[in-house]
Amino acid sequence: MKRQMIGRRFFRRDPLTCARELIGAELIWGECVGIIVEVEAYAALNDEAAHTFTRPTARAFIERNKPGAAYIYFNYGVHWMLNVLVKGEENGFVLIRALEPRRGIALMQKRRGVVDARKLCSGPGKLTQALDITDRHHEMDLCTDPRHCFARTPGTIFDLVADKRIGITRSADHPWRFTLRGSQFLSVPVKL
DNA sequence: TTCGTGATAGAG
DNA sequence: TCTATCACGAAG
Repeated sequence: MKRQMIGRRFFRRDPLTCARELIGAELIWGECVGIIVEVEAYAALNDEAAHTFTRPTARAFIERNKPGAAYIYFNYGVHWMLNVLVKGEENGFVLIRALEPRRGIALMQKRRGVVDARKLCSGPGKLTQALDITDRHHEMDLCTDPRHCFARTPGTIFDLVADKRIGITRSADHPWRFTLRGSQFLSVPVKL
């Protein structure tokens, strides 16, 4: 079976399901391609760590956009964060946290100023720098443009690990971080 | 372990 | 206007 672009229907479900199924999928961004090895799910309701809990603009974003839209924001005065809107059975976001670089590696190395492949996209701030993702991509539809989308081979099953989300203080106990088991490209190693 | 950096939102 | 806070990363 051939690799296919992930369509809008995929994102019309709930954040946990989408997060799990994005592990092992490809993120295609211009010249660059990486395998998604780490994500986190955020729920629009009852999740104190999600932007929707404190930020009216995040709630307005959900109203205004279709499932599969890019939600990008600037954090700590330094880093861009890439999220995908999930809107359907339950609303929320999936934060893309780490990639295993596959194509366009020379370009990623140049943008990052780093050669080691394990350090190119091993963190949410790193991968946006490696792929040159900024606020100009905010609200972009990631379900129509084959140069900015997700892709996977239907029917493929990956071995996942679920554990706690990283770097948050509220609602910190949910096991809503998902990683590809054994991956060497994670932002933070899975706690044993 | 520390520190930088800037957008956001709520309080004053 | 001022301030707290933040889904991070690099250096030391």
